[in-house]
Amino acid sequence: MAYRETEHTLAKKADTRLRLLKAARRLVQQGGFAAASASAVAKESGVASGTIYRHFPNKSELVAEVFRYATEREVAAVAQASNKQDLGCGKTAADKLTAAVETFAQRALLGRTLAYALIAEPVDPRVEQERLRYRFAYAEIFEDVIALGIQRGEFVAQNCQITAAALVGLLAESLVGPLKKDHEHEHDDLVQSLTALVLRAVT
Amino acid sequence: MAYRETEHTLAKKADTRLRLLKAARRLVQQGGFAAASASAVAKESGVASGTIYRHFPNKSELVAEVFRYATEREVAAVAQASNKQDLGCGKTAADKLTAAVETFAQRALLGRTLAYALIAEPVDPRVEQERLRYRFAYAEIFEDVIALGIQRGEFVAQNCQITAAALVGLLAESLVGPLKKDHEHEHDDLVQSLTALVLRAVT
DNA sequence: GTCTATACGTCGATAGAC
DNA sequence: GTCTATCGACGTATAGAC
Repeated sequence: MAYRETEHTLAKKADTRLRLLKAARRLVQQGGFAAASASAVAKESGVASGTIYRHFPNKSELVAEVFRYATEREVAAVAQASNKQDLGCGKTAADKLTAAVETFAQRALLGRTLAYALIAEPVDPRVEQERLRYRFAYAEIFEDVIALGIQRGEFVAQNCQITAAALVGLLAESLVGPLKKDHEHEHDDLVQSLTALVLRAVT
Repeated sequence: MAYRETEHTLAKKADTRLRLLKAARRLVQQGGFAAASASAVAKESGVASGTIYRHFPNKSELVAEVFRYATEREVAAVAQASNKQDLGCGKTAADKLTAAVETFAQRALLGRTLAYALIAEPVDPRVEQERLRYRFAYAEIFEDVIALGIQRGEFVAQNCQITAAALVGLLAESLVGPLKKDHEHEHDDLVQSLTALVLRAVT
């Protein structure tokens, strides 16, 4: 009988792939992309190193996928923070923007190694490409909030796209230093500084 | 007779090295780092491809050096813009900051390909490392101006280091989009938006 | 899946500086 | 005579085309 892929084999394959991604993300959380060598990922996920290449064409693609897998979580958290304020129905755009900034910064500061890896660690160009993509994803979130703020008269008239991109860069770059060497006691000050800075910028 | 390096041979060697750097920068100006292949650099500088590796241990180091060579010019231009206002002696910190922002943005928009390459093009991790270094160099320039502004009472009290890093990220990220696809007629608007945004952020 | 193009880096030979 | 700089073809790896 000829070999056919069945639901079962496909599910198993997808499962292994997910195991690899999760294992890789764990490694990145602990030691950045530098720690996510192919052999380390294999070891961490309990498969043979050769198995990796039955799920990913090469290491760049594996890492790029890990990057997406990890970043999508962050983007979602920020998006939710800027939206859920809708439930109360009476929240201002400034509140939403503040929530988004706080979420981004606090999550980064709580998972510094991962955040540094996603934001600034020098990585393969293929992965850097994903970074550019996701910066745009963040910008789209901010753009909506800024547009709302202008419409409500909270923020000054401005080009939302420019400001949105600017805020993404502002947040990312201002966290690079603190993520490298932590001064935990200054986290709150930092987050406060950033929210204040962002609000001044748009207001 | 034993062989010794002389001034003459050393100068000649340095000269060839500089030829390689200039040729490479020219290529980057025209087509980004993607266009600066080893063979292209060799051709452009009129040497054989093997010669490159007598001046640089590998391609990453060559490109990293080209990055520094090109970026130092930009940093110097921004530093000068933020300082030369001193001559008039009556310039405000806001003027200096505006000059720095305008210089950065205008130079980028006038040499888009090079600017994109230096700011955002996905590159070898070794080169990305240099990018991080030079972002800090820009931040140091801004930090001085911000400190001055606070001292003069022009800007609100704030953590200069945080704001400085933030402004670097703000500028870089907000230019990425425009540098990719040019709308030349909107250059002035963009520069205006950025100066206004930056001034609001610090004031 | 094969074939082509192009990339990086090496090597032995040659020319020239000391 | 001794050492170095240069050349450019070559080995090997990789990406894209078909």
